[in-house]
Amino acid sequence: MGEAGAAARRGQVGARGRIDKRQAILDAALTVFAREGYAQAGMDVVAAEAGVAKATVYNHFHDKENLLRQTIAALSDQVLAENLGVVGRLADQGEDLRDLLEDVGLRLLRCYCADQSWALRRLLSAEIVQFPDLLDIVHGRAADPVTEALADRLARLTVAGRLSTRDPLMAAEQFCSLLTGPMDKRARLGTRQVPDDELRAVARAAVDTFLQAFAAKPARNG
Amino acid sequence: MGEAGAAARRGQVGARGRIDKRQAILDAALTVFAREGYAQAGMDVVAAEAGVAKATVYNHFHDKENLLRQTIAALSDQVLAENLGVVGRLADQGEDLRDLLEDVGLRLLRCYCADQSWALRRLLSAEIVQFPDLLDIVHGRAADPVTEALADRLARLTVAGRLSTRDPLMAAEQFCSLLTGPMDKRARLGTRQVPDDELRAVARAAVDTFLQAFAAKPARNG
DNA sequence: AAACAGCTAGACGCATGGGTCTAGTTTGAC
DNA sequence: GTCAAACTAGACCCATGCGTCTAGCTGTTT
Repeated sequence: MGEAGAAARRGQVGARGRIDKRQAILDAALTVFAREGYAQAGMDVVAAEAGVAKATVYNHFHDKENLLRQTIAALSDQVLAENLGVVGRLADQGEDLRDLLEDVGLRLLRCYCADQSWALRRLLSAEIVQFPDLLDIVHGRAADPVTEALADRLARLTVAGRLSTRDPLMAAEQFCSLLTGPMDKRARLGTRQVPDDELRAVARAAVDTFLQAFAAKPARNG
Repeated sequence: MGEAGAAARRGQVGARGRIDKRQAILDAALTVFAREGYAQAGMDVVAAEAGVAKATVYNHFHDKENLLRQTIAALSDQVLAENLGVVGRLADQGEDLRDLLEDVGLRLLRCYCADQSWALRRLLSAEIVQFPDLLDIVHGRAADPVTEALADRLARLTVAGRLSTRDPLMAAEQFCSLLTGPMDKRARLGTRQVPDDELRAVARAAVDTFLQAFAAKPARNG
């Protein structure tokens, strides 16, 4: 056998590893879709990348469109788990609020800038017109729950007197926007690897602005 | 002749209108690329949409890839002109600053939510990996000049004592982020038409947060 | 041992679509 | 009127790629 796919090389041995053909195919599909785009990607290439015969791909996923959906769904679940883990850190009540927010912001940015995250967003943008339901998959499984969870934490911090948000959901959206918006140009839509200190600078600036707007204030006449 | 393309119908008469075959093709290409995606779009379809023979398309644009580049470049120029016009309104020094910013924000959002803008961003995301130079075309011609122009206006407003920005470029990026970030979900990547009062609400919230962070302050100890 | 389910390699049919070419028509310039 | 350039309709070549199928291999179960 001349060559095995990169996913197979990274993952289980492939020949001996009995089970995870399915997962190997999902990983390979993401890699190939991200590299060549969904339309340009060939099922042959996906199979080769997974170290698997083409028929096996069609056994697990009826057709190409279904493979796309499953790939995006699996990736959304993974992204959701990572983001929820980060947002959960806001439950720590002891730390200094600014430091805490900067830490959470930095971690969120690292998730946002992960190759997989960029691949997911690019795939979604590219195929949203052809397959509008992809957006429901991604937002329902990943984006919306994260924003809601963040809004929950901001509301708790407001009740605790450490923040001042009238509309926690809007505040959560703006916090995310301040983080991710400035990243889009710097990351060149995911084609440039942003160094960590640049991430830190963006997170710091975002938290600065956010706290100026939403830090707890004793009173205010408006 | 059974049917003429939608672009020809919208634009010049097509048969009698001598010149703008080229522009008709560019318009048609954008329409078709936006509707079906670059890879799925057929040159036959573009030609038909433009009300033009396929050979004519190849006369004006050597091949499909070149057509994509020209389409994106032309669209970027158009988007740039619209955005610069909006940002230019910040030169009015008389008006109330909050009203002025909200007005500019609203107009920027209208540009951001135009079908063409969404089509441009989706095309860019989809093909950025295949054609990395597309990003230079768009950012160089549209995105970067707009941010710079906005930063210029914010700097002038700071010098005039109406704002307090230490880093006008970062402030400009954050202003745009506060506007566009919350729109992405609401517009469902351009597949949903956002009503005008929703745009107004987002602009209002963005300006609220922005002014809390960057309104002119007499002094500050930190 | 025997039946079975999943996998492999590779050939194959068939549709799609980029790009070319031909032959005939229209348009504008001189 | 005449000529060149651009345009049209449509056939055409050829590469790509989805999805199927066959034939044979491997590991598991009973």
